[in-house]
Amino acid sequence: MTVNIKDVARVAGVSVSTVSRALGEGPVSAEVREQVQAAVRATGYKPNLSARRLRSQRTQTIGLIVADIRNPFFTAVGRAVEDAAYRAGMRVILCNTDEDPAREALYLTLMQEERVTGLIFAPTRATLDRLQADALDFPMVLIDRAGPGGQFDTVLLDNREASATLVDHLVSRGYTRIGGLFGATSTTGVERRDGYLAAMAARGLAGEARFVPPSAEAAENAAAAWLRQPDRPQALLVSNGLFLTGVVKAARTLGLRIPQDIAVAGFDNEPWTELVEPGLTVIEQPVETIGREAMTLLFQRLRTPDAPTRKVVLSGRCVARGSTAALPRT
Amino acid sequence: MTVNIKDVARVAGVSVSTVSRALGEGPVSAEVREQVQAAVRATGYKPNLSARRLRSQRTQTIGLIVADIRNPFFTAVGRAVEDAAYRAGMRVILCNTDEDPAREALYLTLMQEERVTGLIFAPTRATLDRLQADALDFPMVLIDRAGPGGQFDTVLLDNREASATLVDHLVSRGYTRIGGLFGATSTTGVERRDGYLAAMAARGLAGEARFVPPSAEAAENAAAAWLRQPDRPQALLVSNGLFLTGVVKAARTLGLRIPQDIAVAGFDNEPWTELVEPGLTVIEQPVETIGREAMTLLFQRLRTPDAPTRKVVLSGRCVARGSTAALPRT
DNA sequence: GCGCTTAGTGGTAACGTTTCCACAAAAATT
DNA sequence: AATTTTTGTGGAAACGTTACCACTAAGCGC
Repeated sequence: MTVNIKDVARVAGVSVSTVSRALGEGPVSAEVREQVQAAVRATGYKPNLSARRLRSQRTQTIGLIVADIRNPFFTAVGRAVEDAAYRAGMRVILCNTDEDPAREALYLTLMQEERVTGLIFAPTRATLDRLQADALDFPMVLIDRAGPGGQFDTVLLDNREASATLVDHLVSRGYTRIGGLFGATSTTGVERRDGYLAAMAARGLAGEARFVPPSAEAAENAAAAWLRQPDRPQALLVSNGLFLTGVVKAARTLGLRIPQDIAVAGFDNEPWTELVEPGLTVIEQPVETIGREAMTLLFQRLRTPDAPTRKVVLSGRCVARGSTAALPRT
Repeated sequence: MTVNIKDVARVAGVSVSTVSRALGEGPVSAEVREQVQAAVRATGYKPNLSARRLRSQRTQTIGLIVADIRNPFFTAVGRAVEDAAYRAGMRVILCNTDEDPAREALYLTLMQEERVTGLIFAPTRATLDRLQADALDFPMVLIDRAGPGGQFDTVLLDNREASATLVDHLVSRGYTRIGGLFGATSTTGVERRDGYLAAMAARGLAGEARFVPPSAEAAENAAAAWLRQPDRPQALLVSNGLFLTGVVKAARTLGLRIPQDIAVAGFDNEPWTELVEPGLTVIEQPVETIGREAMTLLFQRLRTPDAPTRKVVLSGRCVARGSTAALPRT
């Protein structure tokens, strides 16, 4: 029923191989190429990508597995990845794991069945440990989260540096009792915690880090509990944009003013962080660059499979706003 | 190199057809089924989806074409669609058009080439007009935007009602000079404009609607220009969540207080709309429902291709906040 | 004018599945 | 006991492409 390459060949008066060549690469006379194009238009032929993929063994598909596309960081990175992919004539299959290792495993086998050309993956720590075991038969680039050794191509933020920048910023504004709220399931959370603790220690300050499950609600609850304590910190360092909404909400609910009662510094420069008074101090991640760079690494890996593994570490930009205004001198 | 169904058959000591049946439906003795499963485990066999799709003529793939996944409305709807799809054993191909009809056309042919099982699409007005012409050979469900007649299955918000609700709300709070800012490229913008104008007229008030290109920046510029006018409106009705950031930013830049100098009411109940003082009054769209319902319509259409077209119109919920606080009586 | 490359074309065998058909054996029905 | 139905299995033909090979005709260097 649906028209195939054979029909086009018949209409154009040439062989199927010639049609195939005319549509793709290969030596075809200008005359025949036009006949074929005319036949394609006349018949309304649309190549069947499943057949093409099966025969050519090239799926032109890249997988993208992230925690949750609703996390603004992944939204932006995902969009950048998709743009780069479509520009290169590739499709993207997007999967949301909600940081659930079982779903990560599920989607990994899906990627195998799809025979993806490559994979861009933001794994949980649990999966990261298990990743070396089951050898994938396509290249993989990790984003946002890094394995221990340089096993895989990776592109991520310099998380320790970024945390340290925030700590330094807070300390320079007079804050000393600074708490930190981090995502429990990612290496990112751990790295940001480490950077935070190291920077605090370097200043001779004691830090307190708390880990929470990766949702705004969990962050809100954790922040509310923390801020209700009589010896609550003066400032909170918040590990991502999702958490930020929860923390600000908790502060509002408790009637705490920012920054007078509680200062806030976090990650991810979402548009709204500028709009919520008095503006939130954040580390801006180069999200487009991360997505684009991940695709670049992937393409390079495909071209030179045996090249040494590369880790692209990008610096965040600190955007200082009112949420970390200087403490009044005592 | 990569193991195929033939290898599994050899290892299991049965024919390929038996393996195929054992893996899918079909009568297979329990004994043989186990042998096959053992062989699958032993060989590490992963079915090749391209081959399966080609042979079975079922791609189990649904297309999702939206303006921009970074628009929080589409982010949420997209996530709901993906969840429903994966639950049903289907994959999703996501495309961002940036409201560009050329890219819409491009992606539509891509969907044809992919032989998608069905399509969920938020088209621009331009494409909507052209849509009936080129018959697609798969069912399509429109989201967020509706065609003129009931040509296609559709799920969207009751936009006129929602706009009217906001107008009523504003009027009841004492506002009379209310402007409206709408997206230029979608029927959604038009419908919300119509609802706004109708509600204004019903109250004996003159409305002024302005259309802007679909980006936060464009909204910011338009709002800034409008609010700089000496006879600026008392309140602004803002057509979507992307625009809201722009409008609030413009107000801040101009030093206008919300709601004293300019009241704001909009669409999309994003977490941050609660946090930006004094809280933004918005229409909350049932985003998960929209995504899920779109998939439901699609599946029903697949089951009964000739059933009459259906249009699911959902009501928004008005969340009143400080940005539309009552005007002091004069 | 002779070999030699090259451009252009057609025939056909894959790619890895599913599905149809045939058939035997077992089970159910008469 | 004879027939019919069901269950389980294998063989082989698709699905719609691309890629390999063979071949002709034309161009080129000498």
